[in-house]
Amino acid sequence: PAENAAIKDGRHPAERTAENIVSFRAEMKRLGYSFDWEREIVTADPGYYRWNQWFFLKMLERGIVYRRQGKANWCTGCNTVIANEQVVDDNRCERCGSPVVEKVIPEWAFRITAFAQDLLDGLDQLGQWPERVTTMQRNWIGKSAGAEVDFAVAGSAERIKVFTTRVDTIYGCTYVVLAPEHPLVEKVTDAAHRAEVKAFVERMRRTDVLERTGEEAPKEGVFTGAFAVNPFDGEKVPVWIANFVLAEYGTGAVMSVPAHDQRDLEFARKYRLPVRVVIQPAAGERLPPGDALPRASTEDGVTESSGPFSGLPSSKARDRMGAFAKEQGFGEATVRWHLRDWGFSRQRYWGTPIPIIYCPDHGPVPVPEKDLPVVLPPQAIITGTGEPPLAKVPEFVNTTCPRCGKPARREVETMDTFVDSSWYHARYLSPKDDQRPFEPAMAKRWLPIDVYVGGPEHAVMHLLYFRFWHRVMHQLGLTFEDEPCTRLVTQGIVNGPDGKKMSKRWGNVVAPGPMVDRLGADTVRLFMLFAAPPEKDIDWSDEQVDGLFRFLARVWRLFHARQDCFAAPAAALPQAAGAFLELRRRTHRTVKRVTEGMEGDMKYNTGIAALMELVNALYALEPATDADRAAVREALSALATLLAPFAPHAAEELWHEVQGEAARDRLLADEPWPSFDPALVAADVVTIAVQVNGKLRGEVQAPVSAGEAEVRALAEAEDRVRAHLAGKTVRKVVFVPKRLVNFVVG
RNA sequence: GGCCCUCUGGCGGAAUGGUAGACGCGCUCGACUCAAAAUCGAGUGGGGCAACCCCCCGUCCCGGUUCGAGUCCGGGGAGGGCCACCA
Repeated sequence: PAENAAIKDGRHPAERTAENIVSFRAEMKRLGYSFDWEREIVTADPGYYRWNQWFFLKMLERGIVYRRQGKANWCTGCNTVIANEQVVDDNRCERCGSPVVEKVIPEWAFRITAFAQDLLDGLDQLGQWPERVTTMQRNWIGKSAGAEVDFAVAGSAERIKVFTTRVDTIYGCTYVVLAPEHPLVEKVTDAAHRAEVKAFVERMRRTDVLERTGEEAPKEGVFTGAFAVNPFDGEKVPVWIANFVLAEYGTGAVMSVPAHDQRDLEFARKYRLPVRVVIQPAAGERLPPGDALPRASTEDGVTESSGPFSGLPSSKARDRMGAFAKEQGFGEATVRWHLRDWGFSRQRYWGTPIPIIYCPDHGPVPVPEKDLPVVLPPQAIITGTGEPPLAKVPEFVNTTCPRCGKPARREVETMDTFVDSSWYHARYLSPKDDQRPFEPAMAKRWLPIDVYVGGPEHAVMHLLYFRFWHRVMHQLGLTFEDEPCTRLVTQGIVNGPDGKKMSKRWGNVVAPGPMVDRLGADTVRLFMLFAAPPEKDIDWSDEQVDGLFRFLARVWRLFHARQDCFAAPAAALPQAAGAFLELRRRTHRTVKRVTEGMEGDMKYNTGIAALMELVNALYALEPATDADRAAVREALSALATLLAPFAPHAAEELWHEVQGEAARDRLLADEPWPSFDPALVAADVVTIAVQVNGKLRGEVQAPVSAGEAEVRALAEAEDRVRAHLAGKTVRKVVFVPKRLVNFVVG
């Protein structure tokens, strides 16, 4: 984004980034966020990104970083790689409107797939992550167990290797389909079909992948003239090419079983290919014959017409057939992953330079560790077209080979920003360390992260990279566990006044600044926390905000109206009676509610509601005796402290009011969070409801005096009910402490 | 198409399986004021009733478990998210 903005308004990204940092920092400080600013880090700073480079070198040594041929969106007008988001309708460039094509370019990649099983297994430990996030990760990693089977091409030495998760249906295979890009396409096509196949492949090559494989795209294909031999029964089936088969998944070749796969069925109907049922439901009605099948039956069931494997449950058939294929040497059970390696080089300026030097004699040579950081040169010309910006900075590009000293060129591509965010959590441990990324001793003490709060949009990409990187750091001996964080909280999305997600992209961001000017930081904080629980999406609206301002004003007036209570003797506290004993109970319950809301589920909204209730209760009371005033003082004092996390500025002042001189410093230093007395928190009455034959017939209450076990009062009340019911048969009693006891009387 | 989430007053939202709608917004009425703002007080799910006593109905719909369901289970609907011709 910084680079795109730079292209748009001609300013250097460094300048804008620095400005943004200043304004964000100021805004956060104004809102009173209690960050440890000593540990602030800037990922655009060489002091930080040199460690990106260091990690790159370490991973290169271990084979985790490698060079590969990758695919990218290439704008034919700008002559550069552009992002998916910049490709607009009709496959054109957002900026210049020229057609965008797919181009194969060399790129650097992290071998994250080597960690696939590990990343999958690790999810089981993450009991305190939202389940939907772990599910998304699981799906993204996408392990699918299946089998590879070789189909010989009739009259040729070639073999088509197909991947299937349903080898149990192989006797229902009536044709084989190759992806248009499959290397065997040319070899197997016979002379009679050559022209047609070539035209089809050409057309597919020109069509955008999304369009070709999109939901509405009709299934289409051509026959190659070739036949493949099903190794299980020796049947010859035609070989087709079709748009819906993806070269990058599996083996790029599919055995089609139209009776048991919907795509295959649609294709078979269109091209009049046979449909053969080989799996019958384990229970219920038998399937009609293939020609009459209304839709593909994709459930597991029992095999039939499957040679020696007939009559087996699907799962058993898969096991036996996989084993048989292996034994006979024409296949085996395999595992496929949806997860791809992470291509991380970008043809961009504003990123971490990749520490590689290209030598005419030695090829790509890593920059020696002692020469780090490779500093991003400030004098770049960023146009968003043509070569990567760094290629146009000769002072940067021209260097010498670290191995032979001959003239050589630096890598001009930079790293994905996801690299920066993959390990920043660890950098906070020792943000100024210039000997290593961070101190392992600190990692031992602080990691893993206790609570990580972030947006749900990070559920797959960032959080997967983050988990991957943490494992790498573990391998490097820098950290001591695989998982970077124990508990994850995904906060809700804030929608702007127009209903769209609030973001810079839509220009609908409501800056807190003006609201803070008008109503103060405390009101704004309370407003945001009171709106909804943190994980819930909210539609921004100013309507509630006045209520929170009013609440603070109400608290303020309350403290001034009750100044006479500030000096009340604490010794009088236990004598509180009547309404003021009630007040004490309410105070202690409030402490409990707010405390538990803070510690547990981050239920700040109900915590604030509890404080409002306490304030409302205080307004209704007029203290007359010392005991009364002591109870009020206790409430005010708790109120001031409990308010601190929500409205720190107000809390500071209020605490000073109640506790006198120097209290402010104490609050800021180590004034303990108020504790509550369980006896006062307990119910003051217990209620027993008497229900006779399903009808509520009345209820009995028993008072609980302070300190008395609730259960005892409950038991007394129960006795009274039993006495009342004497002579009747009690059929069933459900005893529920705390709430109600219902009797069913027959 | 797959996976997942959500559904409670006019609105944001409360409710360890136990009096649904806490708290706040909005609205109505009243007090204060020449008047307004601010503030304070009362009311505010729907229906019945002379009655703010009381009665009935109410947490998207249908069914189940339970003495008791907004909450648990099964099925359906609507809205949203992520992935998507993954073989």
